[in-house]
Amino acid sequence: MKFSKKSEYGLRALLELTRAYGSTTLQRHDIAVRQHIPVEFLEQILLALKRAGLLSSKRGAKGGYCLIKQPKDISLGHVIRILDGPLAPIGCVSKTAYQKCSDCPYANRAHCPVQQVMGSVRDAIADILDNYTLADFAAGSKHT
Amino acid sequence: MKFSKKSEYGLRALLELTRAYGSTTLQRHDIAVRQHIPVEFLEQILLALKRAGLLSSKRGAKGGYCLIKQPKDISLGHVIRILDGPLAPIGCVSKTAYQKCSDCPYANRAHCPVQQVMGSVRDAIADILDNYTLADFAAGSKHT
DNA sequence: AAATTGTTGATTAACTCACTCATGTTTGCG
DNA sequence: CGCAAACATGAGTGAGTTAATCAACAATTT
Repeated sequence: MKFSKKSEYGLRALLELTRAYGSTTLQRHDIAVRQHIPVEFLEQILLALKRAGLLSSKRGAKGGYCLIKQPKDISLGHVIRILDGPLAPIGCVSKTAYQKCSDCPYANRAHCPVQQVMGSVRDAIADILDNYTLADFAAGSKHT
Repeated sequence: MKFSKKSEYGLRALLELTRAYGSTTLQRHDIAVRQHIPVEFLEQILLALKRAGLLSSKRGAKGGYCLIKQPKDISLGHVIRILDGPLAPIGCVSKTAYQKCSDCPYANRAHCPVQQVMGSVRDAIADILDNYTLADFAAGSKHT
């Protein structure tokens, strides 16, 4: 029941980019040094976030990465789903990537006790992460 | 961010044992058939639960496993920690198995934004799973 | 042109997951 | 007793994932 390093690094990288938002672009090298992330691994992460439409990048000597959406419009849940896949603790309760469990002995899914608990765990996690934005994150707390 | 099959199978096995609680013992074979779990793998799980003090077993022709605590005194959180390790999504916010994160750039842990969010995620998960007992589980819902 | 950066894809070593196998030990029953 | 049924334990295995690493290339600035 863990998030991957990928997610963790991704969030920390976005933290730096949120701080720089509106003023400068950041190069992968700088982000890597400030957050102690291996540069080459960081690159994969930044590219994934770019493909997902969160970042833009500029090549060349004065290049770098920057956010293309406002920090208050990006939730941590969204970021983690990009880098780590669905939040749900088991496939059969995921709302964004449902997968039926092959070996469940319950014909009616709604009656499966495992699903009932895991569903509420999923909701609790999603409630927090989908309502926590990069702006909250950089501020160090959630203010509603 | 998933629970392992081990936890899932473990919970399903305990569901059967909860139903049988007070009346009979169950053999691994029966549990395996009813819940569609590979027998040999199930055995590892049952032994882990036995070592943790949740089950007792009896050998021989009329043997089997049974719960040695009341279903209402066993929480799902406890079971999952036995089979899957800590609930916390990253090591540095675990209360039962804290592990300092080596590469965190924040000297003061309390100021790390990652820790703040992950801490609240951990609490939300633990809140649900530590207050949900096998009795609730077998009943199919939580009644406070 | 040279240096600095981003882009892409392939490859990797280590590890975990979900089993499976082999082998043993204990127990109950005829 | 003898033997089958059941529990006990440890080692092994194939597939997949994680966390990087490497190599080669393309674009941009000085």
